[in-house]
Amino acid sequence: MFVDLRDRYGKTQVVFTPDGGAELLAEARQLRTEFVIAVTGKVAKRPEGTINPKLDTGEIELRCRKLELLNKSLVPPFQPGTMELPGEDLRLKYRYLDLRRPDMQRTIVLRHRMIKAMRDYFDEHRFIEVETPMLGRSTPEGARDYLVPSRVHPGKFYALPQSPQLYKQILMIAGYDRYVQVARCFRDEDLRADRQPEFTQLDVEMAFVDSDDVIGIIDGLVGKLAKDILGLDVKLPLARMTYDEAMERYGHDAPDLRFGMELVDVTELAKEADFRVFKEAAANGKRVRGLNAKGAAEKYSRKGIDELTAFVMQDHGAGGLVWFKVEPDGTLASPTAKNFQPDLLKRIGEKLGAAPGDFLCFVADTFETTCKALNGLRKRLAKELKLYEPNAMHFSWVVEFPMFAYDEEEKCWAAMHHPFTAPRPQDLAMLESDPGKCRAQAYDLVVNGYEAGGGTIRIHDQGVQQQVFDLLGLSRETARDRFGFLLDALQYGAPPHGGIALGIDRCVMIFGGLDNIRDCIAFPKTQKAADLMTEAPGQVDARQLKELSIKINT
RNA sequence: GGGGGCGUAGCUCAAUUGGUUAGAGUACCGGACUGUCGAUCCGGUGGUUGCGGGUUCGAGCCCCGUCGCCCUCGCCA
Repeated sequence: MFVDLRDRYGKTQVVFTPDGGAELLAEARQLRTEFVIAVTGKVAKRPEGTINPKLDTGEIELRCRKLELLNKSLVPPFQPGTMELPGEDLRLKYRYLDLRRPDMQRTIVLRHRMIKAMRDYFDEHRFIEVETPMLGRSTPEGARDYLVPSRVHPGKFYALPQSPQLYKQILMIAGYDRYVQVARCFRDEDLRADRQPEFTQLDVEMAFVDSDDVIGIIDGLVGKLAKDILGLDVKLPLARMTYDEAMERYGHDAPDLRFGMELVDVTELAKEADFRVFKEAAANGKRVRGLNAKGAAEKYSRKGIDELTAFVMQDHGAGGLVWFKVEPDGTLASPTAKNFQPDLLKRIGEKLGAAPGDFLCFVADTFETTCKALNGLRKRLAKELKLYEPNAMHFSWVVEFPMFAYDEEEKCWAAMHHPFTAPRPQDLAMLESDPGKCRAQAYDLVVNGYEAGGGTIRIHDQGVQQQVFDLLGLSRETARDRFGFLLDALQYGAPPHGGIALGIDRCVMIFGGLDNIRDCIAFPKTQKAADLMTEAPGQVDARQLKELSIKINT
């Protein structure tokens, strides 16, 4: 009789033979799946012809002399070794069973190794890890806070940190010139496949540095992680691209550079078009942009193109999708083609490098909408057309983000990053004259189309800080009320400083080749921020609420 | 808050236009076999078709509501 004995390190076959005694064999027959046992015996080479080359331990077996049942198990709702992965809700409810699966074990170990490598790297570079509070003060900017009621201050609340941003700046002012923390952060916003309400950042801050210093340190980290974890040699320094260039060439501030298929602007040509959609867009200050899916013409039927059209319209707000298939003779063909002068079509095709068999897509709309729609289209087409290797990795930087984005609803400027972000020195003058053109000392690390991290150089000058607050419509009183402690601290000898935060969960997800952040977190939450195992959030006693001076309205 | 997908045995799934007693694989239980390792063979247990209404002679299937999970837009400085 045979038993597969599994632990964290693998599986070994245990053999019970009749010559071990009838009693032992009878005991072994009582064993069931997931029982916990201790076995004493001799490890031996398997007899001729019973070696299983498919298993790491396929050449040996443990001949049992003594069996101890340490604990029984209920019949599990799914087997950790199952081929058919159960539904995710079931996996989350029985997370302890799910975590026994080799895939999950690999990811959890990968996560450990990555965090260990990060800590080692920063330790080697003289960074020190400092813990910052979880119970802090709510700052209404940015994401929604998770609030914690105070018992001793009725009606007042702590907020869980969205990030340790302010604390790490204070640490710079306090003279700890190289800080790092593996920090838990909380944001009460709607979730996505790559977002959790509570997540982990590698938080970094340095004093006496500029953008290049911070980027340089992270370059080194990326090189180490790629080498140690994936065995990859990444060429350093990592390539950099400005925000404007990223938006122009890819329509997104975190472009996936594992493949090309760049966006091409044809607004100038569109001005000449008889086709009204193009002509009017170009005339009204909008943009006409497109992309060329090389050789994809035959892969998209009329129905497939209808789906793409619905995709850019419904999901990304485009007015429509104009497309052409390039015929063997090089002409652009589609139902809309008849609205164009043939000569113009030819020039449009040339601009996109069209060759027979190519599939061209265009969107005419505002710059923002063409970005959204074509970025969405680019990613979707790349996936469907398999334009990149599944295990390809691409790291790069996007730099020089705008300082501000105009909020149309609120009719005011909003900080693109956070209100402590320093403008580029050469843009200082534009803070007053043309805030929209002002560029920040900001940098995002982009990996395979994900924003893996982002950071900035901070404002350490009281006057500049005030200018930014003014621009954001933050009154002196409000600013004082919210970040008075930081403003005070900045006046006690604050060094120039800046830093970055990397999303550890996302990094593990990308390095692990996963498409979902929950799979690299031991105990993740669902899209509605619930924990299916503990059933959090849950109700609390009336007594607890009373102590907190809280009444529930429902 | 909006759009989409899914929900049927413990698990993974099937069930023709709405039509007989809702099936299969697997798991589980019992037996046979005993060098097996995704064992095999024989037999068996197992269903509030997520929940609540409605339409119909008749609903797993259609309609309304609701709950849950996933993807996505908004949102996430």
